[in-house]
Amino acid sequence: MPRSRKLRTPEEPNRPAGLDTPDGRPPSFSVTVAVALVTAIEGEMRALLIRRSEPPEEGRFALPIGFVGGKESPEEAALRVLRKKAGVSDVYLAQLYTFGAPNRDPRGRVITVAYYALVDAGRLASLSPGEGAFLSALRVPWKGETGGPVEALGEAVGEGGASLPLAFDHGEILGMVVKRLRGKLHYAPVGFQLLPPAFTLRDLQLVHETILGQRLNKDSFRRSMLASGLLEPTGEIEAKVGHRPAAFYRFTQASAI
Amino acid sequence: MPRSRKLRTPEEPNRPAGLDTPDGRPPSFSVTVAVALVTAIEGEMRALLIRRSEPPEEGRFALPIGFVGGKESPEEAALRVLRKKAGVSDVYLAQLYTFGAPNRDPRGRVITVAYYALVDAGRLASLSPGEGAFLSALRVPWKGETGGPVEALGEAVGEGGASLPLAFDHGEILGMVVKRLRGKLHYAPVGFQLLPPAFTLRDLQLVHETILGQRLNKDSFRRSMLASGLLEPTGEIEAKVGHRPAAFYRFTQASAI
DNA sequence: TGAATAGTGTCTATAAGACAATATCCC
DNA sequence: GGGATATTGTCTTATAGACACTATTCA
Repeated sequence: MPRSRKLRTPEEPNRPAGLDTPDGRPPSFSVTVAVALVTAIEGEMRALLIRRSEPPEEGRFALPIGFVGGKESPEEAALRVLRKKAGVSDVYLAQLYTFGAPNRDPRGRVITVAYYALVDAGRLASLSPGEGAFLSALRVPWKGETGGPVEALGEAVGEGGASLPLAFDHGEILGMVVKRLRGKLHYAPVGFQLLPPAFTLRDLQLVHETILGQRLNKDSFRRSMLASGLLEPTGEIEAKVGHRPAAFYRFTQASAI
Repeated sequence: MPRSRKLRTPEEPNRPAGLDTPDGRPPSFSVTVAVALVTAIEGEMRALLIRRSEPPEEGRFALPIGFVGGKESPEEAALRVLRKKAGVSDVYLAQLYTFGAPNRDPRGRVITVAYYALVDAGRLASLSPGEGAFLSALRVPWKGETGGPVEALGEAVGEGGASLPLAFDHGEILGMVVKRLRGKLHYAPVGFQLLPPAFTLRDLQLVHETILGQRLNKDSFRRSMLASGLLEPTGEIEAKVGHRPAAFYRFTQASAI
Protein backbone atom coordinates (compact mmCIF):
# COMPACT_ATOMS: atom_id res chain seq x y z
CA MET A 1 0.00 0.00 0.00
CA PRO A 2 2.50 2.68 -0.97
CA ARG A 3 0.32 5.74 -0.57
CA SER A 4 3.62 7.61 -0.42
CA ARG A 5 4.35 11.31 -0.28
CA LYS A 6 2.29 13.37 2.08
CA LEU A 7 4.44 16.44 1.60
CA ARG A 8 3.72 19.03 -1.00
CA THR A 9 6.21 20.72 -3.19
CA PRO A 10 5.58 23.98 -5.08
CA GLU A 11 5.63 22.37 -8.49
CA GLU A 12 3.45 19.48 -7.38
CA PRO A 13 0.54 20.48 -5.17
CA ASN A 14 -1.29 17.91 -3.13
CA ARG A 15 -3.29 15.68 -5.43
CA PRO A 16 -5.50 12.64 -5.14
CA ALA A 17 -3.47 9.49 -4.76
CA GLY A 18 -4.09 5.94 -5.78
CA LEU A 19 -4.70 6.82 -9.41
CA ASP A 20 -2.76 5.68 -12.40
CA THR A 21 -1.14 7.69 -15.11
CA PRO A 22 1.29 6.58 -17.76
CA ASP A 23 4.20 8.42 -16.22
CA GLY A 24 3.15 7.92 -12.64
CA ARG A 25 2.75 11.59 -11.80
CA PRO A 26 -0.29 13.73 -12.60
CA PRO A 27 0.73 16.60 -14.86
CA SER A 28 -0.37 20.21 -14.48
CA PHE A 29 -2.91 21.81 -16.76
CA SER A 30 -4.12 25.29 -17.43
CA VAL A 31 -7.90 25.50 -17.68
CA THR A 32 -9.63 28.00 -19.90
CA VAL A 33 -13.21 28.68 -20.81
CA ALA A 34 -14.56 29.68 -24.21
CA VAL A 35 -18.03 31.15 -24.40
CA ALA A 36 -20.24 31.26 -27.47
CA LEU A 37 -22.61 34.17 -26.89
CA VAL A 38 -25.40 33.43 -29.31
CA THR A 39 -28.46 35.31 -30.41
CA ALA A 40 -30.93 35.27 -33.28
CA ILE A 41 -31.39 38.42 -35.33
CA GLU A 42 -33.63 38.73 -38.36
CA GLY A 43 -33.56 35.07 -39.16
CA GLU A 44 -29.84 34.65 -38.63
CA MET A 45 -27.88 33.00 -35.88
CA ARG A 46 -25.20 35.32 -34.62
CA ALA A 47 -22.34 34.93 -32.18
CA LEU A 48 -19.98 37.37 -30.53
CA LEU A 49 -16.49 37.24 -31.99
CA ILE A 50 -13.37 39.16 -31.08
CA ARG A 51 -10.51 39.84 -33.42
CA ARG A 52 -7.30 38.62 -31.82
CA SER A 53 -4.71 41.36 -31.55
CA GLU A 54 -1.82 39.13 -30.52
CA PRO A 55 -0.46 35.64 -31.10
CA PRO A 56 -1.35 32.92 -31.30
CA GLU A 57 -3.83 33.12 -34.12
CA GLU A 58 -3.30 36.85 -34.34
CA GLY A 59 -5.76 38.49 -36.67
CA ARG A 60 -8.19 35.61 -36.58
CA PHE A 61 -11.56 35.79 -34.91
CA ALA A 62 -12.21 34.05 -31.64
CA LEU A 63 -14.89 33.47 -29.06
CA PRO A 64 -14.40 35.26 -25.76
CA ILE A 65 -11.98 33.16 -23.72
CA GLY A 66 -10.29 33.36 -20.38
CA PHE A 67 -8.47 31.39 -17.75
CA VAL A 68 -10.27 29.80 -14.86
CA GLY A 69 -8.98 31.47 -11.73
CA GLY A 70 -7.83 29.78 -8.59
CA LYS A 71 -10.99 30.33 -6.62
CA GLU A 72 -13.72 30.18 -9.20
CA SER A 73 -15.54 27.40 -11.01
CA PRO A 74 -15.36 27.16 -14.79
CA GLU A 75 -18.93 28.40 -14.92
CA GLU A 76 -18.08 31.44 -12.85
CA ALA A 77 -15.13 32.06 -15.13
CA ALA A 78 -17.45 31.91 -18.12
CA LEU A 79 -19.76 34.47 -16.56
CA ARG A 80 -16.81 36.70 -15.74
CA VAL A 81 -15.57 36.47 -19.33
CA LEU A 82 -19.02 37.36 -20.61
CA ARG A 83 -19.19 40.33 -18.31
CA LYS A 84 -15.76 41.58 -19.21
CA LYS A 85 -15.53 40.81 -22.92
CA ALA A 86 -19.15 41.21 -23.93
CA GLY A 87 -20.58 43.42 -21.21
CA VAL A 88 -23.48 41.08 -20.49
CA SER A 89 -24.79 39.62 -17.26
CA ASP A 90 -27.81 37.55 -16.33
CA VAL A 91 -27.76 35.38 -19.40
CA TYR A 92 -28.62 31.75 -19.80
CA LEU A 93 -25.39 29.78 -19.70
CA ALA A 94 -24.89 26.08 -20.36
CA GLN A 95 -21.88 23.86 -20.66
CA LEU A 96 -21.18 22.53 -24.13
CA TYR A 97 -18.09 20.38 -24.33
CA THR A 98 -14.57 20.09 -22.98
CA PHE A 99 -11.53 20.01 -25.24
CA GLY A 100 -8.21 18.73 -24.13
CA ALA A 101 -6.17 17.19 -26.93
CA PRO A 102 -2.46 17.15 -26.06
CA ASN A 103 -1.36 19.36 -28.94
CA ARG A 104 -4.30 21.68 -28.87
CA ASP A 105 -2.22 24.65 -27.83
CA PRO A 106 1.44 24.80 -28.75
CA ARG A 107 2.33 26.71 -25.61
CA GLY A 108 1.41 24.07 -23.08
CA ARG A 109 -1.16 21.66 -21.81
CA VAL A 110 -4.54 23.37 -21.84
CA ILE A 111 -8.03 22.13 -21.08
CA THR A 112 -10.83 24.28 -22.44
CA VAL A 113 -14.37 24.04 -21.18
CA ALA A 114 -16.69 25.49 -23.80
CA TYR A 115 -20.00 27.11 -22.86
CA TYR A 116 -22.78 28.71 -24.77
CA ALA A 117 -24.86 31.64 -23.64
CA LEU A 118 -28.20 32.71 -25.05
CA VAL A 119 -29.48 36.24 -25.02
CA ASP A 120 -32.23 38.05 -26.85
CA ALA A 121 -31.10 40.37 -29.59
CA GLY A 122 -32.82 43.38 -28.08
CA ARG A 123 -30.67 43.29 -24.98
CA LEU A 124 -27.44 43.13 -26.95
CA ALA A 125 -28.27 46.37 -28.73
CA SER A 126 -27.93 48.30 -25.49
CA LEU A 127 -24.75 46.61 -24.36
CA SER A 128 -21.14 47.52 -24.79
CA PRO A 129 -18.97 44.76 -26.14
CA GLY A 130 -15.25 45.25 -25.70
CA GLU A 131 -12.74 46.39 -28.28
CA GLY A 132 -12.93 44.57 -31.58
CA ALA A 133 -15.96 42.57 -30.55
CA PHE A 134 -18.98 42.25 -32.80
CA LEU A 135 -21.88 39.97 -33.62
CA SER A 136 -20.98 37.78 -36.55
CA ALA A 137 -23.61 35.99 -38.59
CA LEU A 138 -23.23 32.23 -38.77
CA ARG A 139 -23.59 30.17 -41.91
CA VAL A 140 -24.39 26.53 -41.20
CA PRO A 141 -23.24 24.34 -44.12
CA TRP A 142 -25.18 21.26 -43.01
CA LYS A 143 -28.77 20.31 -42.39
CA GLY A 144 -30.50 18.95 -39.34
CA GLU A 145 -28.19 17.64 -36.68
CA THR A 146 -25.44 16.44 -38.96
CA GLY A 147 -22.91 18.57 -37.18
CA GLY A 148 -19.61 20.05 -38.22
CA PRO A 149 -18.06 23.49 -38.20
CA VAL A 150 -19.97 26.60 -39.18
CA GLU A 151 -18.68 29.68 -40.92
CA ALA A 152 -18.64 33.16 -39.47
CA LEU A 153 -19.50 36.01 -41.79
CA GLY A 154 -18.63 39.65 -41.60
CA GLU A 155 -21.90 40.57 -43.22
CA ALA A 156 -25.38 39.16 -43.10
CA VAL A 157 -25.68 35.66 -44.53
CA GLY A 158 -27.87 36.80 -47.38
CA GLU A 159 -25.39 39.43 -48.49
CA GLY A 160 -22.72 37.00 -49.52
CA GLY A 161 -20.09 38.34 -47.17
CA ALA A 162 -16.81 36.50 -47.06
CA SER A 163 -16.31 34.05 -44.24
CA LEU A 164 -13.98 35.15 -41.48
CA PRO A 165 -10.98 33.07 -40.39
CA LEU A 166 -11.79 31.60 -37.01
CA ALA A 167 -9.15 31.03 -34.36
CA PHE A 168 -8.43 27.68 -32.72
CA ASP A 169 -11.30 25.20 -32.97
CA HIS A 170 -13.91 27.89 -32.52
CA GLY A 171 -15.65 27.03 -35.77
CA GLU A 172 -16.21 23.53 -34.40
CA ILE A 173 -17.44 24.90 -31.10
CA LEU A 174 -19.97 27.13 -32.82
CA GLY A 175 -21.08 24.16 -34.90
CA MET A 176 -21.63 22.14 -31.75
CA VAL A 177 -23.69 24.97 -30.32
CA VAL A 178 -25.98 24.99 -33.32
CA LYS A 179 -26.28 21.24 -33.24
CA ARG A 180 -27.03 21.27 -29.53
CA LEU A 181 -29.67 23.97 -29.88
CA ARG A 182 -31.37 22.09 -32.70
CA GLY A 183 -31.45 18.99 -30.54
CA LYS A 184 -32.84 20.85 -27.54
CA LEU A 185 -35.59 22.34 -29.61
CA HIS A 186 -37.12 18.90 -30.05
CA TYR A 187 -38.08 18.71 -26.43
CA ALA A 188 -37.34 22.01 -24.69
CA PRO A 189 -38.57 25.56 -25.17
CA VAL A 190 -35.16 26.92 -26.12
CA GLY A 191 -36.63 29.88 -27.94
CA PHE A 192 -37.51 32.08 -25.04
CA GLN A 193 -33.91 32.67 -24.07
CA LEU A 194 -33.46 34.32 -27.44
CA LEU A 195 -36.60 36.43 -27.12
CA PRO A 196 -37.67 39.35 -24.97
CA PRO A 197 -40.11 38.62 -22.13
CA ALA A 198 -43.11 39.27 -24.37
CA PHE A 199 -43.25 38.08 -27.96
CA THR A 200 -45.67 37.08 -30.66
CA LEU A 201 -46.14 33.60 -32.01
CA ARG A 202 -44.57 34.81 -35.21
CA ASP A 203 -41.46 35.93 -33.32
CA LEU A 204 -41.23 32.55 -31.67
CA GLN A 205 -41.66 30.70 -34.93
CA LEU A 206 -38.95 32.79 -36.58
CA VAL A 207 -36.55 31.94 -33.76
CA HIS A 208 -37.31 28.26 -34.12
CA GLU A 209 -36.84 28.44 -37.87
CA THR A 210 -33.59 30.31 -37.40
CA ILE A 211 -32.21 27.70 -35.06
CA LEU A 212 -33.39 24.79 -37.18
CA GLY A 213 -32.42 26.35 -40.47
CA GLN A 214 -35.69 25.41 -42.08
CA ARG A 215 -39.21 26.71 -42.47
CA LEU A 216 -41.96 25.39 -40.24
CA ASN A 217 -45.65 24.91 -40.84
CA LYS A 218 -47.38 27.92 -39.38
CA ASP A 219 -50.63 26.21 -38.42
CA SER A 220 -48.98 23.28 -36.74
CA PHE A 221 -46.55 25.53 -34.95
CA ARG A 222 -49.34 27.68 -33.55
CA ARG A 223 -51.36 24.73 -32.42
CA SER A 224 -48.57 22.80 -30.82
CA MET A 225 -47.14 25.81 -29.02
CA LEU A 226 -50.52 26.89 -27.71
CA ALA A 227 -51.38 23.33 -26.71
CA SER A 228 -48.07 22.87 -24.93
CA GLY A 229 -49.15 24.96 -21.98
CA LEU A 230 -45.82 26.76 -22.02
CA LEU A 231 -47.27 30.03 -23.26
CA GLU A 232 -49.76 32.43 -21.79
CA PRO A 233 -51.05 35.65 -23.35
CA THR A 234 -49.85 38.83 -21.71
CA GLY A 235 -53.05 40.60 -22.70
CA GLU A 236 -51.11 43.08 -24.79
CA ILE A 237 -51.10 43.20 -28.57
CA GLU A 238 -48.76 44.64 -31.15
CA ALA A 239 -49.14 48.28 -32.14
CA LYS A 240 -48.43 50.13 -35.37
CA VAL A 241 -47.65 47.12 -37.48
CA GLY A 242 -49.54 47.87 -40.67
CA HIS A 243 -51.70 44.81 -40.34
CA ARG A 244 -53.78 43.02 -37.79
CA PRO A 245 -51.76 43.12 -34.56
CA ALA A 246 -50.66 39.85 -33.01
CA ALA A 247 -51.14 38.98 -29.38
CA PHE A 248 -48.12 38.97 -27.09
CA TYR A 249 -47.27 35.89 -25.09
CA ARG A 250 -44.87 35.07 -22.33
CA PHE A 251 -43.44 31.76 -21.17
CA THR A 252 -45.06 30.25 -18.11
CA GLN A 253 -41.84 28.60 -16.99
CA ALA A 254 -39.03 30.76 -15.72
CA SER A 255 -36.23 28.38 -16.61
CA ALA A 256 -35.95 25.44 -19.02
CA ILE A 257 -33.86 24.73 -22.08
CA MET B 1 2.95 43.99 -26.49
CA PRO B 2 4.47 42.38 -23.40
CA ARG B 3 4.15 38.76 -24.42
CA SER B 4 6.95 38.31 -21.93
CA ARG B 5 8.62 35.18 -20.69
CA LYS B 6 9.64 32.70 -23.30
CA LEU B 7 11.40 30.61 -20.73
CA ARG B 8 9.61 27.93 -18.85
CA THR B 9 10.05 27.12 -15.25
CA PRO B 10 9.05 23.79 -13.73
CA GLU B 11 6.28 25.18 -11.59
CA GLU B 12 4.91 27.43 -14.31
CA PRO B 13 4.94 25.99 -17.80
CA ASN B 14 4.50 28.20 -20.82
CA ARG B 15 0.89 29.27 -21.05
CA PRO B 16 -1.28 31.37 -23.33
CA ALA B 17 -0.93 35.07 -22.72
CA GLY B 18 -3.29 37.95 -23.13
CA LEU B 19 -5.98 36.45 -20.96
CA ASP B 20 -7.41 37.76 -17.74
CA THR B 21 -7.70 36.09 -14.40
CA PRO B 22 -8.56 37.56 -11.05
CA ASP B 23 -5.08 37.12 -9.69
CA GLY B 24 -3.23 37.73 -12.92
CA ARG B 25 -1.62 34.32 -13.15
CA PRO B 26 -3.29 31.18 -14.42
CA PRO B 27 -3.35 28.54 -11.69
CA SER B 28 -2.48 24.89 -12.16
CA PHE B 29 -5.05 22.15 -12.21
CA SER B 30 -5.04 18.41 -12.07
CA VAL B 31 -7.36 16.85 -14.60
CA THR B 32 -9.13 13.57 -13.97
CA VAL B 33 -11.68 11.53 -15.85
CA ALA B 34 -14.57 9.57 -14.38
CA VAL B 35 -16.26 6.97 -16.53
CA ALA B 36 -19.74 5.58 -16.05
CA LEU B 37 -19.70 2.17 -17.70
CA VAL B 38 -23.37 1.46 -18.20
CA THR B 39 -25.32 -1.53 -19.38
CA ALA B 40 -28.87 -2.84 -19.24
CA ILE B 41 -29.51 -6.25 -17.70
CA GLU B 42 -32.92 -7.81 -17.24
CA GLY B 43 -34.76 -4.53 -17.23
CA GLU B 44 -32.31 -2.75 -14.97
CA MET B 45 -29.74 -0.10 -15.65
CA ARG B 46 -26.41 -1.08 -14.19
CA ALA B 47 -23.10 0.69 -13.82
CA LEU B 48 -19.64 -0.45 -12.84
CA LEU B 49 -18.67 0.67 -9.35
CA ILE B 50 -15.50 0.16 -7.40
CA ARG B 51 -15.26 0.16 -3.65
CA ARG B 52 -12.64 2.65 -2.60
CA SER B 53 -9.96 1.10 -0.46
CA GLU B 54 -8.26 4.32 0.57
CA PRO B 55 -9.08 7.94 1.38
CA PRO B 56 -10.71 10.12 0.43
CA GLU B 57 -14.16 8.61 0.56
CA GLU B 58 -12.69 5.32 1.69
CA GLY B 59 -15.26 2.55 1.74
CA ARG B 60 -17.66 4.36 -0.54
CA PHE B 61 -18.38 3.26 -4.06
CA ALA B 62 -17.02 5.19 -7.02
CA LEU B 63 -16.94 5.19 -10.77
CA PRO B 64 -13.64 4.24 -12.34
CA ILE B 65 -11.46 7.36 -12.28
CA GLY B 66 -7.96 8.31 -13.29
CA PHE B 67 -5.69 11.20 -14.04
CA VAL B 68 -5.22 12.50 -17.54
CA GLY B 69 -1.62 11.91 -18.45
CA GLY B 70 0.77 14.37 -19.99
CA LYS B 71 0.50 13.05 -23.51
CA GLU B 72 -3.06 11.83 -23.78
CA SER B 73 -6.40 13.46 -24.32
CA PRO B 74 -9.12 13.14 -21.69
CA GLU B 75 -10.89 10.71 -23.99
CA GLU B 76 -7.81 8.56 -24.28
CA ALA B 77 -7.50 8.65 -20.52
CA ALA B 78 -11.09 7.49 -20.21
CA LEU B 79 -10.42 4.56 -22.53
CA ARG B 80 -7.30 3.68 -20.59
CA VAL B 81 -9.23 3.75 -17.31
CA LEU B 82 -11.89 1.51 -18.80
CA ARG B 83 -9.28 -0.94 -20.00
CA LYS B 84 -7.45 -1.01 -16.72
CA LYS B 85 -10.26 -0.82 -14.19
CA ALA B 86 -13.01 -2.62 -16.05
CA GLY B 87 -11.12 -4.71 -18.56
CA VAL B 88 -13.14 -3.47 -21.51
CA SER B 89 -12.09 -2.07 -24.87
CA ASP B 90 -13.95 -1.09 -28.01
CA VAL B 91 -16.89 0.43 -26.25
CA TYR B 92 -18.99 3.41 -27.20
CA LEU B 93 -17.70 6.39 -25.24
CA ALA B 94 -19.19 9.86 -25.03
CA GLN B 95 -18.42 12.93 -23.00
CA LEU B 96 -20.97 13.83 -20.37
CA TYR B 97 -20.04 16.88 -18.35
CA THR B 98 -17.09 18.61 -16.75
CA PHE B 99 -16.95 19.38 -13.04
CA GLY B 100 -14.61 21.94 -11.61
CA ALA B 101 -15.96 23.62 -8.51
CA PRO B 102 -13.14 25.12 -6.42
CA ASN B 103 -13.78 23.00 -3.33
CA ARG B 104 -14.68 19.83 -5.12
CA ASP B 105 -11.63 18.01 -3.87
CA PRO B 106 -10.07 19.00 -0.56
CA ARG B 107 -6.59 18.05 -1.74
CA GLY B 108 -6.24 20.58 -4.51
CA ARG B 109 -7.72 22.10 -7.59
CA VAL B 110 -9.13 19.32 -9.74
CA ILE B 111 -11.10 19.34 -12.96
CA THR B 112 -12.99 16.16 -13.72
CA VAL B 113 -14.26 15.33 -17.17
CA ALA B 114 -17.03 12.75 -16.88
CA TYR B 115 -17.74 10.24 -19.64
CA TYR B 116 -20.22 7.47 -20.12
CA ALA B 117 -19.58 4.22 -21.91
CA LEU B 118 -22.19 1.83 -23.21
CA VAL B 119 -21.68 -1.89 -23.59
CA ASP B 120 -23.99 -4.82 -24.06
CA ALA B 121 -24.47 -7.00 -21.04
CA GLY B 122 -23.34 -10.13 -22.81
CA ARG B 123 -19.86 -8.79 -23.36
CA LEU B 124 -19.42 -7.81 -19.73
CA ALA B 125 -20.04 -11.38 -18.61
CA SER B 126 -16.83 -12.50 -20.26
CA LEU B 127 -14.73 -9.63 -18.97
CA SER B 128 -12.60 -9.32 -15.92
CA PRO B 129 -13.22 -6.20 -13.88
CA GLY B 130 -10.54 -5.28 -11.40
CA GLU B 131 -10.52 -5.85 -7.66
CA GLY B 132 -13.68 -4.78 -5.89
CA ALA B 133 -15.42 -3.82 -9.10
CA PHE B 134 -18.97 -4.98 -9.82
CA LEU B 135 -22.07 -4.03 -11.73
CA SER B 136 -24.44 -2.17 -9.46
CA ALA B 137 -28.12 -1.78 -10.28
CA LEU B 138 -29.35 1.80 -10.48
CA ARG B 139 -32.57 3.07 -8.98
CA VAL B 140 -33.82 6.23 -10.60
CA PRO B 141 -36.01 8.19 -8.18
CA TRP B 142 -37.46 10.51 -10.80
CA LYS B 143 -39.48 10.24 -13.97
CA GLY B 144 -38.78 11.35 -17.48
CA GLU B 145 -35.95 13.81 -17.80
CA THR B 146 -36.39 15.54 -14.48
CA GLY B 147 -32.85 14.75 -13.50
CA GLY B 148 -31.13 14.40 -10.18
CA PRO B 149 -28.96 11.79 -8.51
CA VAL B 150 -29.70 8.08 -8.74
CA GLU B 151 -29.10 5.41 -6.15
CA ALA B 152 -26.80 2.45 -6.55
CA LEU B 153 -27.96 -0.86 -5.14
CA GLY B 154 -26.02 -3.86 -4.06
CA GLU B 155 -28.80 -6.14 -5.18
CA ALA B 156 -31.26 -6.03 -8.02
CA VAL B 157 -33.71 -3.15 -7.82
CA GLY B 158 -36.67 -5.41 -7.31
CA GLU B 159 -35.08 -7.16 -4.37
CA GLY B 160 -35.11 -4.17 -2.10
CA GLY B 161 -31.36 -4.08 -1.59
CA ALA B 162 -29.99 -1.21 0.42
CA SER B 163 -28.54 1.70 -1.52
CA LEU B 164 -24.77 1.97 -1.51
CA PRO B 165 -22.96 5.10 -0.39
CA LEU B 166 -21.51 6.73 -3.48
CA ALA B 167 -18.24 8.62 -3.46
CA PHE B 168 -17.80 12.21 -4.57
CA ASP B 169 -20.56 13.43 -6.87
CA HIS B 170 -20.85 10.12 -8.64
CA GLY B 171 -24.53 9.78 -7.85
CA GLU B 172 -25.11 13.02 -9.74
CA ILE B 173 -22.97 11.84 -12.62
CA LEU B 174 -24.93 8.62 -12.93
CA GLY B 175 -28.14 10.63 -12.82
CA MET B 176 -26.90 12.79 -15.65
CA VAL B 177 -26.08 9.68 -17.66
CA VAL B 178 -29.61 8.36 -17.29
CA LYS B 179 -31.06 11.74 -18.17
CA ARG B 180 -28.80 12.03 -21.20
CA LEU B 181 -29.67 8.57 -22.44
CA ARG B 182 -33.37 9.24 -22.06
CA GLY B 183 -32.95 12.40 -24.08
CA LYS B 184 -30.96 10.70 -26.80
CA LEU B 185 -33.56 8.01 -27.16
CA HIS B 186 -35.99 10.57 -28.52
CA TYR B 187 -34.01 10.99 -31.68
CA ALA B 188 -31.14 8.49 -31.78
CA PRO B 189 -30.98 4.71 -31.78
CA VAL B 190 -29.16 4.51 -28.46
CA GLY B 191 -30.29 0.99 -27.82
CA PHE B 192 -27.93 -0.89 -30.08
CA GLN B 193 -24.88 -0.01 -28.02
CA LEU B 194 -26.47 -1.90 -25.17
CA LEU B 195 -27.36 -4.92 -27.31
CA PRO B 196 -25.39 -7.63 -29.06
CA PRO B 197 -25.04 -7.36 -32.86
CA ALA B 198 -28.21 -9.39 -33.41
CA PHE B 199 -31.30 -8.92 -31.29
CA THR B 200 -35.05 -9.29 -31.39
CA LEU B 201 -37.55 -6.47 -31.38
CA ARG B 202 -38.51 -7.56 -27.90
CA ASP B 203 -34.91 -7.19 -26.74
CA LEU B 204 -34.77 -3.73 -28.22
CA GLN B 205 -38.04 -2.70 -26.64
CA LEU B 206 -36.88 -3.93 -23.24
CA VAL B 207 -33.72 -1.85 -23.53
CA HIS B 208 -35.74 1.22 -24.42
CA GLU B 209 -38.11 0.60 -21.54
CA THR B 210 -35.18 0.11 -19.19
CA ILE B 211 -33.61 3.39 -20.19
CA LEU B 212 -36.86 5.30 -20.09
CA GLY B 213 -38.12 3.68 -16.91
CA GLN B 214 -41.56 3.12 -18.37
CA ARG B 215 -43.46 0.61 -20.45
CA LEU B 216 -43.93 1.21 -24.14
CA ASN B 217 -46.72 0.24 -26.48
CA LYS B 218 -45.64 -2.92 -28.26
CA ASP B 219 -47.48 -2.33 -31.51
CA SER B 220 -46.33 1.24 -31.90
CA PHE B 221 -42.79 0.32 -30.99
CA ARG B 222 -42.65 -2.43 -33.61
CA ARG B 223 -44.11 -0.24 -36.31
CA SER B 224 -41.97 2.80 -35.67
CA MET B 225 -38.76 0.81 -35.37
CA LEU B 226 -39.42 -1.18 -38.52
CA ALA B 227 -40.48 1.97 -40.38
CA SER B 228 -37.39 3.87 -39.26
CA GLY B 229 -35.16 2.05 -41.68
CA LEU B 230 -32.55 1.56 -38.96
CA LEU B 231 -33.15 -2.17 -38.65
CA GLU B 232 -32.71 -5.03 -41.04
CA PRO B 233 -33.45 -8.71 -40.42
CA THR B 234 -30.44 -10.94 -40.14
CA GLY B 235 -32.45 -13.88 -41.50
CA GLU B 236 -31.92 -15.81 -38.28
CA ILE B 237 -34.60 -16.54 -35.72
CA GLU B 238 -34.58 -17.45 -32.05
CA ALA B 239 -34.26 -21.09 -31.04
CA LYS B 240 -35.54 -23.04 -28.07
CA VAL B 241 -37.62 -20.30 -26.56
CA GLY B 242 -40.80 -22.15 -25.62
CA HIS B 243 -42.91 -20.04 -27.92
CA ARG B 244 -42.92 -18.77 -31.43
CA PRO B 245 -39.37 -17.63 -32.16
CA ALA B 246 -38.74 -13.99 -32.95
CA ALA B 247 -36.69 -12.78 -35.88
CA PHE B 248 -33.26 -11.34 -35.25
CA TYR B 249 -32.40 -7.87 -36.49
CA ARG B 250 -29.28 -5.80 -36.74
CA PHE B 251 -28.77 -2.06 -36.99
CA THR B 252 -28.03 -0.73 -40.45
CA GLN B 253 -25.90 2.11 -39.12
CA ALA B 254 -22.57 1.32 -37.57
CA SER B 255 -22.38 4.36 -35.33
CA ALA B 256 -25.01 6.76 -34.02
CA ILE B 257 -26.26 7.61 -30.54
C1' DT C 1 -52.33 -30.21 -27.04
C1' DG C 2 -51.36 -26.15 -24.34
C1' DA C 3 -48.61 -22.29 -22.93
C1' DA C 4 -46.41 -18.46 -24.47
C1' DT C 5 -44.85 -14.94 -27.35
C1' DA C 6 -44.31 -13.40 -32.48
C1' DG C 7 -46.37 -11.23 -36.01
C1' DT C 8 -50.51 -9.32 -38.96
C1' DG C 9 -54.67 -6.71 -39.88
C1' DT C 10 -58.06 -3.46 -38.66
C1' DC C 11 -60.29 0.13 -36.22
C1' DT C 12 -60.04 4.38 -33.56
C1' DA C 13 -57.97 8.50 -31.49
C1' DT C 14 -54.81 12.02 -31.81
C1' DA C 15 -51.54 15.10 -34.05
C1' DA C 16 -49.82 17.38 -38.32
C1' DG C 17 -50.47 19.58 -42.82
C1' DA C 18 -53.35 22.10 -46.16
C1' DC C 19 -56.43 25.53 -47.08
C1' DA C 20 -60.29 28.61 -46.90
C1' DA C 21 -62.63 32.30 -44.45
C1' DT C 22 -62.84 35.95 -41.40
C1' DA C 23 -60.70 39.69 -38.23
C1' DT C 24 -58.11 43.75 -37.35
C1' DC C 25 -54.86 47.09 -37.79
C1' DC C 26 -52.33 51.07 -40.37
C1' DC C 27 -51.96 53.73 -44.39
C1' DG D 1 -60.86 50.88 -49.07
C1' DG D 2 -56.44 48.28 -49.76
C1' DG D 3 -52.61 45.80 -48.07
C1' DA D 4 -50.93 42.83 -44.84
C1' DT D 5 -50.82 39.57 -41.30
C1' DA D 6 -53.54 37.35 -37.27
C1' DT D 7 -56.74 34.13 -35.92
C1' DT D 8 -60.34 30.66 -36.42
C1' DG D 9 -62.44 26.67 -38.46
C1' DT D 10 -62.65 22.68 -41.39
C1' DC D 11 -60.93 19.02 -44.09
C1' DT D 12 -57.38 15.70 -45.14
C1' DT D 13 -53.45 12.86 -44.06
C1' DA D 14 -50.11 10.63 -41.10
C1' DT D 15 -49.06 8.51 -36.87
C1' DA D 16 -49.96 6.21 -32.34
C1' DG D 17 -52.78 3.26 -29.36
C1' DA D 18 -56.06 -0.54 -28.81
C1' DC D 19 -57.45 -4.90 -29.86
C1' DA D 20 -58.60 -9.11 -32.20
C1' DC D 21 -56.72 -12.79 -34.67
C1' DT D 22 -53.37 -15.99 -36.64
C1' DA D 23 -48.55 -18.25 -36.51
C1' DT D 24 -44.93 -20.92 -34.53
C1' DT D 25 -42.16 -23.06 -31.30
C1' DC D 26 -41.17 -26.17 -27.17
C1' DA D 27 -42.62 -28.82 -23.20
